[in-house]
Amino acid sequence: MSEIKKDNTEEKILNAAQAVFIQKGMDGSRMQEIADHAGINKALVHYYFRTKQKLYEAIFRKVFKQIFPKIETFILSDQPIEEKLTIFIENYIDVLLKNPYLPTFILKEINRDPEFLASVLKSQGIHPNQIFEMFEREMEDGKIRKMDPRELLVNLLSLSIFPFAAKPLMQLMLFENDKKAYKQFLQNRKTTVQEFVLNSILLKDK
Amino acid sequence: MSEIKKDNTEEKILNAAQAVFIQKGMDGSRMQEIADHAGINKALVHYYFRTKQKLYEAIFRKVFKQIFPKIETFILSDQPIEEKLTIFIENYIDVLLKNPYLPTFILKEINRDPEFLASVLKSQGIHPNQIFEMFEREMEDGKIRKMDPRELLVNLLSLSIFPFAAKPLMQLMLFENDKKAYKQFLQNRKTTVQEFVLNSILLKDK
DNA sequence: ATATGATTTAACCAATTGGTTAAAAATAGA
DNA sequence: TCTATTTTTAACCAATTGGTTAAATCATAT
Repeated sequence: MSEIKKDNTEEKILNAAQAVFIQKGMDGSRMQEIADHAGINKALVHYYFRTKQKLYEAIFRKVFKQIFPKIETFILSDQPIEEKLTIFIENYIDVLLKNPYLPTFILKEINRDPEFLASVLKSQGIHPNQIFEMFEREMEDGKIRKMDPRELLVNLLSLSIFPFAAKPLMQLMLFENDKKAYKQFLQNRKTTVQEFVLNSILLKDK
Repeated sequence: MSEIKKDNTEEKILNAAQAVFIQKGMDGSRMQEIADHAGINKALVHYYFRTKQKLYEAIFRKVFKQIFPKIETFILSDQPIEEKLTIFIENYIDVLLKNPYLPTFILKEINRDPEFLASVLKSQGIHPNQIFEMFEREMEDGKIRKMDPRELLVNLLSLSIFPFAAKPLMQLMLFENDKKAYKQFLQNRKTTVQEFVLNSILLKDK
């Protein structure tokens, strides 16, 4: 039964590596710590993934996928723009509520090695163009205010992601380090961000 | 002239340390690299700052100050809210244009050691309350839409900071890695963010 | 000038760390 | 059961790295 056992340890390593890398980043993580976290010998980690770099890359790809929720469905639907944005924001914030360390990890590591990021983006097939075209259609239909669609996307991402990335700072500055209060705040943003954006871009039909 | 020489090397070390730490973070930086960058012997770095941790803390405090522009002036002025927000956003984006690595560094390190952040915040005397009170006054005067003032501050920070923190990703996804184009994009945001926010929160007087 | 104290350097050290290796243990096939 | 293969481990290694030390250089004051 080599298959089952193999999958099992490989998975244990991946889980442990994700936990450690996400918290401490590539530089701050130790192979020994990953092994300990997986409850195995350090040499086993090398046996399965050869080098720290290779293991890290596997984790980065795995984690990176999670931060791009199924955007396609939200663009291709023929719901009104209000609904689309609602879905986008809620989807995003929900993903981050479940994986609050994702933004920090991604931001940290895209700066550490941007070239590697490029290869991941390429292999992942990210097409923001679809989103831009959708935005532009809505603008031409007079549904939303005219603006650079890239601005709109960046604004949506900023408003959704930043509060997670800056969590320790915001929690401390705005909520006296009350963890629950800040989590509730993030929850609420599913609606407040939506309102904030819609109020800004929606054109009332005359 | 021991004083002059001392100040000189100490400053050289601080500058070198800032450059290195900001790019590579605490874990990714090497004392040797800092010494090389300053053009001195590694032992000198220890002679002036004893440990890496102490040097890092000095840099963190120094850098942290820069990311909090003189907020006081912008709150205490009696200009209309439109002007205040304009000043806030322009001020912020200008600071970041000059120090584009700041956001990444801060976000990285506040997650690495949140307790240290707490001590820095305390010693720095950050009072978001002043800002909140100003926002609340504007709401009660019917100038801007009523909302949780913390939401508004977080939104402003998100929109201003995130595009810098996520620069490699955004530059790659939205501008085919065209550095100048992205810089221009960030420049433009001094006005587009302002419009975006004002459109959202400003109440037209009837 | 030279004694004194501060600054700077080269050489060194101990601990950490990514990675290897050889042998042991587990597994599967005959 | 016996053999071959895969999985796991303990021990080890070389390189890196933060930090120390003792000697050298420099500046200053007497």
